[in-house]
Amino acid sequence: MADLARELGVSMTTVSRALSDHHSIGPATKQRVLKLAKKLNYQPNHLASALRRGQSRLLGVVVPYIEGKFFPAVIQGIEHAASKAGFSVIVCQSHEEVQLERRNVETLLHAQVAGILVSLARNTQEYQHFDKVRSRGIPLVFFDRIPGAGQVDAVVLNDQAGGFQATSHLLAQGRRRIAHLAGPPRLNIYSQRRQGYLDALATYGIPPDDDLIIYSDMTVDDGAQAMRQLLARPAGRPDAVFAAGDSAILGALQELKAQGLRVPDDVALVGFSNESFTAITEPQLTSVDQRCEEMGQAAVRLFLELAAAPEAPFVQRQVVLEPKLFIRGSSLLPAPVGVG
Amino acid sequence: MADLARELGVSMTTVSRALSDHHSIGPATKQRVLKLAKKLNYQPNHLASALRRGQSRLLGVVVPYIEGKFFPAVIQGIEHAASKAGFSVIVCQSHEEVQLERRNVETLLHAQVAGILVSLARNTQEYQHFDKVRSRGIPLVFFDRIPGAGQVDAVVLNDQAGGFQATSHLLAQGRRRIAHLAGPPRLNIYSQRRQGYLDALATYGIPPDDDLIIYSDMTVDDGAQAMRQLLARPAGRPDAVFAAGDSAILGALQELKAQGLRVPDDVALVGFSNESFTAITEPQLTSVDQRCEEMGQAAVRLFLELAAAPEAPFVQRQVVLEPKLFIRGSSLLPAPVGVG
DNA sequence: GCATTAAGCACAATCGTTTATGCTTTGGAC
DNA sequence: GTCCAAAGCATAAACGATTGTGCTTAATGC
Repeated sequence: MADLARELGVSMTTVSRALSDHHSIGPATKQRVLKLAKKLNYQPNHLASALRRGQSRLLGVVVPYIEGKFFPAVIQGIEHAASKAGFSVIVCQSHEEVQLERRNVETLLHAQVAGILVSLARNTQEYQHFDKVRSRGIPLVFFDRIPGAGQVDAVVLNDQAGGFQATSHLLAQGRRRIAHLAGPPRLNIYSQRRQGYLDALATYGIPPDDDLIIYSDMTVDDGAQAMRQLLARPAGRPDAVFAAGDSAILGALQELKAQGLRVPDDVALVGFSNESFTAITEPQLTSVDQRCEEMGQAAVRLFLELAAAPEAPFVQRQVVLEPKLFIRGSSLLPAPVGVG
Repeated sequence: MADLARELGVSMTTVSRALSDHHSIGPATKQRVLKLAKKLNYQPNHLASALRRGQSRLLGVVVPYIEGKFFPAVIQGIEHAASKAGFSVIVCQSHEEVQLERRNVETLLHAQVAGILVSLARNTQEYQHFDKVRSRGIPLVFFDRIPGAGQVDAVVLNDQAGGFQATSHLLAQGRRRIAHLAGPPRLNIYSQRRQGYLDALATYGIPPDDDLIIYSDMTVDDGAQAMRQLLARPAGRPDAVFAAGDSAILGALQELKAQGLRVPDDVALVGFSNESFTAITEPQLTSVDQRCEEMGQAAVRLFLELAAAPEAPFVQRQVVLEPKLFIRGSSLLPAPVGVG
């Protein structure tokens, strides 16, 4: 910048202001500065600028993990929206550990990020590590997995609606004894999905049966094991299963096949997340899609709103996206006539 | 830091030096400083430090995409190794577009990263955008997909060995007419895998047949289409297929099933990447594992070496990891007696 | 007792920006 | 002609750390 100033015979003040389009600089001067800046291939030092203004153009993101389809797709949406707004994105994984989540938040604060986007780790139960973020006036947006208590800005899927759609679909297919593989109810997403399941049953006047709800961490193995339990129920096996995650429903499918049962003839299946592997199992798995990219974009939008009004009094803002059921073979009525 | 200095009645110099364990500070003073720093919960401003030293603790990573298993796992390894060394990681996606790749590199340079780790986009053919990185003295490490020309530091898989193992395995199973679904040969990984395939054939004295090698972008659809072409070959269908990617081999599998052919009885299949879905297809897919996490860690180690000797004359360093074949149902000899 | 040396620390410049403040100039209103 | 406002720009102080240089003090050698 000093070079620019010397070359043009003006002060660095003028150069800086010209580049940031300040009102007190004449249009003629601005033009000259911009032109020379281009010519000399001037690269602003974002560090210095961030230091001086106490604010960088970095956006921090904390997710539990980046395997599977959901989080990469959300990050994708975040990156897209962020880069449009001139922000770069730092991604950190908590590996479902609150300790790592805490460290990640620290790291991001040290990197002087302009904002933090978080999806909680499974075992996060207290939220003090986010107080520091707030107290520094840094915008904080939660997405998908949000704190159970307290007022926060967040983007979530309407998980209840997702569970409701999934279960209603099974009911509409004539299934009546529908089991549910639920995730840790501490996480909003899982309790909501379960709620949707219960609501759908209620709509059909079917009383919920606690024996048909099995809680787990929703891995493939968990799903298989849960299915084993369900098949062993003395009251008889369910005629359908709705799992709050696709991995679990995959496990269930594998277990059913292992036991020689047919899907969907004997047991219909519906999962959650619309993972890409749902299209390659046999039969393909019906699943609830989560609007991943929109979620990422919405989170960034929310962040930008918060960043635009730094001193505004806190008003809780929540964006709710609507899920969409993708119906595939695992839940469709079996053909009326002779199926192998 | 000023607070610390005032409180202790020493200068900021002393505080700074005590914190960075400088030799000219007495052990007693160091202790006092460290203790108070902890007590006051002092958080160093990395920006300021980066500005002053012209070097940050950020590591930039550019990958083509983050779906699937490979890149997330590599990033995982990078994060792990980087955080151990006190670095944070910024991840950018090029979406297989050289333009975006260029922009990502610019972004990272603006963020004043300490180093850049790159896996090339599919259509990157010229490498000028990396010259700027070098000329600024910023360590640059390529991994997996590396430039075809020029001297670079890189971590790669021994893709040739992977192709060789895969093809040798098929040959050992008695297959003789082995097709290959190849990726864009411009990318080192794909040309190497093909080379391994050819080398294995040569070992068995089998002349390569150009009709059995089909080039594509290796999507599921590409794989299915390639399989269709292969099945229509007048010279007769192949008895095995080795694809340079798992998506393509999945497409091939689906096409074979659609045409009523049995795997592995009629056609044996081997893929590349050991994607997680290889375990859920029927039959499960044999595939070459790429040591993803090790690759990430190795890339970081290489970066650290380069960063440690900033002014050292350039010596090309290449780390080569050995792949490992995971054998599953899609390539195993059919049981000698009656299989449905 | 004096010179020499090393240890321990402070001063002040520096990294590349931003920005509060204030100065000069110009044009217009009266 | 005087006064005022606005436009256009410069001066210099930040932001929060690092670091070359030099000062003081005490220990050592002779």
